Amino acid sequence: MTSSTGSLDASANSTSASAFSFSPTYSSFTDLLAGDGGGVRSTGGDFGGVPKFKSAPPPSLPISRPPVSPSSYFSIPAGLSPAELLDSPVLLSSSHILPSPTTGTFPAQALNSRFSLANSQFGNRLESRSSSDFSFHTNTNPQSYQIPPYQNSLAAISAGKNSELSSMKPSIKVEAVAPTQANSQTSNGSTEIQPSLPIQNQRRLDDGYNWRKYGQKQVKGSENPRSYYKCSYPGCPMKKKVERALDGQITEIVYKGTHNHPKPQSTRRNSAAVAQAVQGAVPSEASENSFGVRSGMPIDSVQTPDDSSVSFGDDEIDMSSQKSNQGGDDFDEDEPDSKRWKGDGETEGLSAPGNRTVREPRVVVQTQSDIDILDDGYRWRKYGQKVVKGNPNPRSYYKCTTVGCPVRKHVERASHDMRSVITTYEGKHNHDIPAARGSGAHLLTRPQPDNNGIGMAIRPSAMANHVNQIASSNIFNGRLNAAGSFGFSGYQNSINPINLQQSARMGNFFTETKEEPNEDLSIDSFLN
DNA sequence: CCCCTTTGACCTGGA
DNA sequence: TTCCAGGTCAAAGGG
Repeated sequence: MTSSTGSLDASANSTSASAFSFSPTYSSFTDLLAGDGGGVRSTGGDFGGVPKFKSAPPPSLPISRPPVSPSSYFSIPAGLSPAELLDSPVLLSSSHILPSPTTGTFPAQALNSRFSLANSQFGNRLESRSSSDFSFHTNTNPQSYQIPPYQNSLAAISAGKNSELSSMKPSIKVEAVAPTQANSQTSNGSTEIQPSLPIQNQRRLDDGYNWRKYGQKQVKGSENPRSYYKCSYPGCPMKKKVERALDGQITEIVYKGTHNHPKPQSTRRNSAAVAQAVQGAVPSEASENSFGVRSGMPIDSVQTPDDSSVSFGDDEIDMSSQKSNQGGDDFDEDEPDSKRWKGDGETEGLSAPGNRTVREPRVVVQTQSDIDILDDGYRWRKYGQKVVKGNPNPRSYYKCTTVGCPVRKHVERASHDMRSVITTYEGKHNHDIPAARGSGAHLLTRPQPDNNGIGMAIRPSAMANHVNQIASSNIFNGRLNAAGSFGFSGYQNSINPINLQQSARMGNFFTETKEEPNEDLSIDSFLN
């Protein structure tokens, strides 16, 4: 898949890759964004445009609000597709970056113990561990930065039929090209990514997999045509939908299903192959993470789910159909009823046709270690529980206890990895985090609303409907949505743009997978 | 010849 | 039951 969840084939290589490096020129994301390059542009990859994925900028980054201009986007260099970038462990770990509400720190493990943000810019509270080897290295090549091999618990998640997480690319390498447009400083001094170049070549969504287009439709509520692709591998049920703006920008990619085969060798003229050739990267085959991405911004590509899908299957998403479920718990009538991709029973959040579903879950599966996302600072009331198909573990359902707040979330353990927890958020908190309950995270200074999420960490719950904006702050941002609507609070420590990217386009839902939460809120507390 | 895209028609499911 | 939008099929055509 080329796209969205695309893989980092290009750069990627192997799991052995070890370092995520930015060019010397870019000592930080900020620098990167503000640097000469003004952004990473794809010069020739299939995804010249910006991924729909949006991610939050590192907390300390001055980057402030996402460019409102639809034309604003960041492109990925030739040979490297956004999808690939998204495949990168770094990207996948986005959610991982969320500081533990209970500890207020970022467990290094969240990054799969591979990251260590050497650069202080990212690291407000990120605690690097001995195992962490993720770092932003100055690279002799000013135009490239690599993301080291990364593997995390997603594999466990993806293992399940429904888990649909795809593999992660061990490493990615991104080459930045000179920006066509200079970044600008916002009134608050933050860097704003200016529009660079439109995607040059999006004909193929190269994520390492081969796709066959089998249809295209003009969907109602959107002027962008939607293309339907199937994985060309014999017997592979994986599909994806891609919406492109008139200018060629990919505005949305939705994956359905799971690859039942390893990523094919780069046999074609795809960006990944090119990148590999150029960079000497070795194609990685097995991916262990994948996530579906939906973002409001155009993307060149998104991480492709390797052996996993971006979205959850019906079993995982469709709550309405199982009101009489094994769990026997009752659900509200307005319980999230995700739209599904009709067909083979796999589900995923779909774009609202505009005049339809208001609550369309946009799910992203992420793997996360150590980060406690369950105790996110908000207070929740359990209102239901049930066992969904494909996962013997019960899914709890919670509502934010704040009066009038529509946010809900459900939590469940990954079917094949009890240490992994999938949390899905729906809606946006319309209030601030309740008084601290004693956890460090709750005591974090919250960014002012007008910070637009810049420099602040993202709260999963707050991400709903705002994920896009957040994501847009990230270096991989494509077009940015209107700034300012971030509902995030706290989590200033969140630094991983990747998280945001993963959550991009999640709309009302933000799902993340993480490993067993620590401390005060154990997963059990949610599931029981 | 193979592979992929295009595109109109048909199918399916929800309202 | 009907309407409609989304999804899929499959023939045609191009590279």
